[in-house]
Parts: sequence; C-alpha cells; structure tokens
Amino acid sequence: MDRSYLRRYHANAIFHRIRLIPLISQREIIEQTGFDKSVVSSIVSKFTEMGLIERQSKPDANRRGRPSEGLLISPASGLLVGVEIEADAVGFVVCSLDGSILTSKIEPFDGDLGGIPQFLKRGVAAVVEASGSSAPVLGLGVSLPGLVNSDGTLVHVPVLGWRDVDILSHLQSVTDAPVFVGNDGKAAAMAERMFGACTDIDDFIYLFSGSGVGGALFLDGKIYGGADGLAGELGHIKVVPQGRFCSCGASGCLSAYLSEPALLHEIERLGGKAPADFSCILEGAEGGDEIILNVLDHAGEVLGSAVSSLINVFNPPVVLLGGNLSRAKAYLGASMQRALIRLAHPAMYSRSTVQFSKISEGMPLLGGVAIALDGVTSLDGPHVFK
Amino acid sequence: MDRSYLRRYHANAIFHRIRLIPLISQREIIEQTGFDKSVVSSIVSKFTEMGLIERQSKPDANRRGRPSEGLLISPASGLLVGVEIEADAVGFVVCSLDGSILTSKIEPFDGDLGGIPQFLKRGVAAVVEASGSSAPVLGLGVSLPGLVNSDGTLVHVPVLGWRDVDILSHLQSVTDAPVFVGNDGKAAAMAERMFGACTDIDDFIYLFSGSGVGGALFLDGKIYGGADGLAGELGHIKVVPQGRFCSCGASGCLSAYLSEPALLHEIERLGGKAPADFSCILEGAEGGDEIILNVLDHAGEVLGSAVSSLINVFNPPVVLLGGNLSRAKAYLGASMQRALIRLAHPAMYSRSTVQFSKISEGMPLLGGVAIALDGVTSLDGPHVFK
DNA sequence: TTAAATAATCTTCTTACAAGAAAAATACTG
DNA sequence: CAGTATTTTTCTTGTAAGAAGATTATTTAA
Repeated sequence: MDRSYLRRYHANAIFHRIRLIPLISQREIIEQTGFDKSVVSSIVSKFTEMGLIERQSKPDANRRGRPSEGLLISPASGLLVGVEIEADAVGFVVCSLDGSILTSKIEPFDGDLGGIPQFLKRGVAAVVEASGSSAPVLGLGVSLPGLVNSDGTLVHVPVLGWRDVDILSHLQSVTDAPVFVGNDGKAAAMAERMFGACTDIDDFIYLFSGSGVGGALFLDGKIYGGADGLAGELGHIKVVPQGRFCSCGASGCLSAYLSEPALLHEIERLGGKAPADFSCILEGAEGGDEIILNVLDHAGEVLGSAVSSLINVFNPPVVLLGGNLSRAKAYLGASMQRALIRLAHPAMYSRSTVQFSKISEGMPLLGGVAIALDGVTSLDGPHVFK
Repeated sequence: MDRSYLRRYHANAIFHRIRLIPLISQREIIEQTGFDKSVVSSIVSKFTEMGLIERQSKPDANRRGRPSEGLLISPASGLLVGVEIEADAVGFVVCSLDGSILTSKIEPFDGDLGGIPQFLKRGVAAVVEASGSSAPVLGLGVSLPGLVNSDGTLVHVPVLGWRDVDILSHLQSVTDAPVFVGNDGKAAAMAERMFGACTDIDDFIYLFSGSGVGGALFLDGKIYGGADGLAGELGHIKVVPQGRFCSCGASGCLSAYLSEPALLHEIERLGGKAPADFSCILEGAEGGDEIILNVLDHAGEVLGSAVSSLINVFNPPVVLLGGNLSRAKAYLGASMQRALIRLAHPAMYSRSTVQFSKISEGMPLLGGVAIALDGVTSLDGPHVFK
C-alpha cells in the first residue's frame, strides 16, 4: 500500500461503476461512491485521454441546467479473452472491457497437458480473429477445474490427472497480454460479481456442483484465498462422519454427495437406470422418475445442511448456488429450504438469501473473462489504468 | 477511506510494532514494515509529543555509528479496561496500553441484566482504583458469551437467557471512555492476535469450547463479521446429519458434541459417574477413567473432522484451539490429529498448523482488553492516535 | 433577454509520502 | 588523539492527489 493506492482504488471503482451502469454521469458516480467531484472529474478525463471511456450526450429529461454527459466503456479500448478448461472441452470467449460478449466457441479437448500452450494459442487467436475487433487484447484469463494456488501453480486437477504444474509459465507464450489463471469455482464467483447476481454485493459465498463440488468465499469485496490461495474448497466440507469416499481421498465430503458422478452413482446404486450425465438426470426428473427425484431430494437435504453451516460460519448476505445446483433448483430447492429452516441459526438465516445462479445456465463461459477483468483492474496487479 | 487513511494505517502499524517489541528502534520498524524512514520518523515524533511513547537510549552492542533509540509505550499514556461477562461471574482487568496487566479481579454475578450498568460501573471503578494508576481510561471492552451484532446489539445470550438487548447503549453510562462490546469467541481471538500466539499472523481460525462452542474468523488482519457481525459461529457447523440436539434449536451442531454440558451429558449417558464440571472431567481423565478417556477421544475425532472442514474451506496458516479444548489437549489431541490426516486435504493441511492456545489457560481475562485495544486503535473507530 | 439551475472543470490549499541531504552520535584507525 | 567511517535519525525539498470552493458551461423557466 503506497501513496498511489487510493488513486488506483478511486480509478477502479469509477471504472466499474461505468461498466455496470452505462451512460452513468459524473454526478451519479459521485452520489453512489461518495468520492469528491474533483477526484471523479480528474479520473474521468484521464480515462477519456487514454481512450478507455467515451462521453456521450444523452437526451436528458427536460431539466434545467447543464445536461450531464453519459459515460461508457469504449468498445475499441481493449479485449478480454476468457478460456475455460474442462475435462473434455475448452471454451473460448472474447469480450470487450465492459463484459459484452463478442464471440465464443467451444472446442473438444483431449486432455494433453503438453499441448496446452499451442492449443490455447491457436484457439485464442482464432476467437479474437473471429471477433472482428482490432482492439488490443488486455488480458487473458484461464479457469481450471482444480486447485490453483496464488503463485499460479496448478496443485491438482483431479479430472485431468494433472499435478504440480507451473501452469502460469506454460501459458505466458499464449499471448503478449498479462495472463491470469484461477480455479473454476473462484472464476465462476468472479463472474457473478462482475456480470451476474452479485455486482453490488461485497460478501457472498458461492457454491457449485459439476464434475466436482467447489466454490469461493467472496469476502469484503474480494475472493479470500487463505495461505496459498486455495481457500474455498467447499466441496470438501465434511457432512457425514465416516461417510462416502471422495475423490480427494477423504470420506464424508460434500462432493461425495453432490457432484455429478456421485449423483449418477447413487441413482445406479438404488437400481435406477443409470443416466449418462446430469442432463439425463434432469430429463429423468422431469419425467417423474421416482428414484431420481428421491436422489435429488436427498441431495437437497445434504446441500441444505452444508449451506446452513456456511450461513452459521459466515453470516453472509447471499449464498449463491451455481452449476448443476442451479439447473436442478426445481428438484432440490424445497428439501434444501426445509433443511435450512431446521438447521441454520434464525438470527443469521433471516438476514441471508440463498439464491440460484442465472449465469450458470445462461453463459457459463464467463469465468475466464471475469478473472481476466479482475486481474487487469486489480489494485496491485499489472493493471492497465493509471 | 479518505486521504488520511494511509496515515492512520501507518501510525497504527508503528504503534503495534512498538507494543509487541518494546525498545524497538526506528530502523527496525522500517525493516519490518517497509515504511519510508520519514514516515516512521514523523509518526514517532508525533507519538512522543502526545506522550504516548517514550524514547529510551539502550546500551547498544558496541557498534559503530549513532546508537539507535529504543521506543516504548509510555505506561502513563492510558489504561484499557476489559470486562468478561460469564454466566455466574464477571472478570475485570486493567491494562496499560501495551497490554501489561495492572490489576484483575473476578466477581460473582447473579445474571441480572437490569443491574449490569451499575454492577460494571462499580466494578470498573474499583479495579481502576486498585491499579494505582492515574492515567486516563482510553477504552472499555466488554466480552459476552453470545451473539453480538455489529451495531452492538446483543442478539442472544443462551446461558443468561438475554435476547435483543441494545447492550452498547446500556453500557455508555459505565465510563466516559469509548465502550466496545463483542462476542467472547471474537474477543478471545483478538486476545490471541494482540497478546498471544498470533501476533504476527494475519489469518487464523479460532475455535474454542466452554459452556458453548464458538470461534472467530481472523482474515486479512481483521475479524470477519459478515452481514451483521455474527460470522464465526463455528459451534454451529453441522457435523452429524440428524445428530444430537443443540441449544440453538438445530441438531448435529459441533457444539452438541464439544461443549462442556455436552461432554458432561455424554459421560453420564455412558454410565460414568457424572462430573460436576470440566475440571472434574480433566481430573477423571488424569486418573485414567476409561469412560471419560473414551468420550474425550471421540470428542477429538469430531473436533478433527470439524477442523478439517475449516482447513479445506479457509486454507489457513493457523487453526488455534482455545478454552477447554486447550485444557484437554492431552486427551483429544491424538484422535484429532488422526482425523485431520484422514480428512483434511493434504495440499492445505501441509501448510496449516493446528495449535492449542496458551492464553486460554494462563490469562483468560484478556478478551475484553483486546477488543478495547482493537477498538481504540481501529482505523475507522474513535481512535486515540493522530 | 435575463435569471435560475445544474453539471463539470479549474484553482487554490493542504496533507503526507518519497528521496536525498544533513546532522547526530558513536567506534575504528593510524 | 584527531580524523574518518559508520549508523541512525532528522530535516529539506519535491510531488501527487484529495478537499473545498470558485468558475465556467449549458440548459430551462420567467
């Protein structure tokens, strides 16, 4: 924290106000942030000088006085590229700095770690090309389904079998722009913060289910990382003593009750006709399959128990459930709710809202973009703003 | 965050360096904090002007050059009073600003909420009088065994049956100095941070057991409060589905397996001769009582499970166990350790140390003082430093 | 046409960090 | 013992940037 810290803090807050509320005026920024008018004025003019934002006269309501000028992120100011690596596919997205999507595509992936740099380099180049924009790429964000520590080392990716890879160095060759890597749960949480349900919420707990169960702790306006940046592994909260075995080697983890493989396995165990993936589970549920409905109902109960622990521990304004949890809302929401009422402390539960993510369904590829945007606008990173 | 924020931040860090390392020199402060020499010099001379710290030439090692001057908190600069309210007793402590204890006493308490202001007023006056110091009282900190929200409202104190009391207003009449109230777990954690095992650790999870089980989340150098300041109720993590009933109304809470009443009840249930309190449990354990040893061993296992969840969620450098957990270290440490090895994620467990508090046994009354000191030196509170 | 109102910018003032020079206080060296 | 080297602290100067108020710009209403 040096003496320009406050300046960067101001610049940042102003940038994000403009990003979130296009055509906002300086006066409105002042109202919303409490910053001094001269601070806002000087930073806004700096931004316009840099070509980062544009002023646009807006047909104001017939009102006396000098009309306010609307501010917006210039579409030509720069691009962000997001990459989401999964077990069998890699998603690419190009956005402009305000987060509006220009292009996206999904490519099948064979899981070869060595080929990653080349694979991403081609993919990124292709999607940037396809975007038709000639703006410079300002940041690349890569989301990975595993443990990524704060040095950018990939500690473990269970579904791909990768361990202890200095992934950040690997990826430096992909682009000249700064590269940011992150865990998929944190990336998804960041997407909710940047573009989704929590744009104005400084504290929320994000929990999602997919091939595993993960999450993130968004506390005091940022993702909490702990000692090594690994915090937020909510899938490995213990929910049952001596419970089911988990891919992490322990037993009784939440992940062993809520992940896609765990649900598939449980349905099979109970004699249901084994679905191929989560979409099939949902189809079965829609069709009224009793076994599947029971499994999802029980999953909701386990989820409710875990969420009640999170509420009691964090007293969060919002708990946000994403991924498959969001898709299965109709089948596990009720039992979760019952568990919450029974188990969460009333003083805290009454002040929390547990909600399901919309981003998870609508545009699940924004995680990478979000960590790129966060990286590029972070207060101590290699950020692009004065 | 205004423009004097950084100044206060600097002043604060310097104050606590001097508090923690008496006779530290300016150069050493510069080395440890990275602040500029002129910043340290100007703040130190401001402090001496205010009479808050003193300079003292120290017989330096025979070394060339101008000798450094040792800095210390002036004993006459002010007093902090800490009050710890429990079910049947209230503890009072007077410290000077560096945290050294001048006097302390414990008074029996009848639990009468209405009489609290008078009771504390007399108690505080008596203990300040007894301290023999004529320095002004700069802050009063009161620790309470229940939920205290960030407004200073007491939401619920189970052991005393108090609910929804605006305790902070009640206590304003006790002294002219600023008054701070807090939950006992947070107060104890703050004591560990100020005076105990975590003086140089910015991130730790504190968990203690007494009449209930509580704790605190010390994250990024401060206690995390959540939406209403209620975060950190670690006693109400769910450890067993449909498990034992808890005083909070839910079931399966950690508190129902680790609190003093829970342990007493379990020993009785298993046919042991019912001990009167935790000290008796320890005596029994020392005497080799099989039932008690088993109960404590099982408690260690449950504790290990909960701590492994905490490690997986927070990736903390330190998990600190206090209160009765610390006292029973010899009887539940081993089973806890086994559970941790089995259940905590290796990548995170290898970077965490789980330790037992020494303060909890040595001087359990420092919680109130710690929240007073924290309040008085907080960056946005009514703090006494320039 | 003038006055009032509103938004944005400009001017002036002040705080406080940053970097370097100077001063203070000691030990070593010849 | 005088002079030099060394180390710590303070002082001086420069600069960034927030805070507050004055000024300018641009509109509607009277």
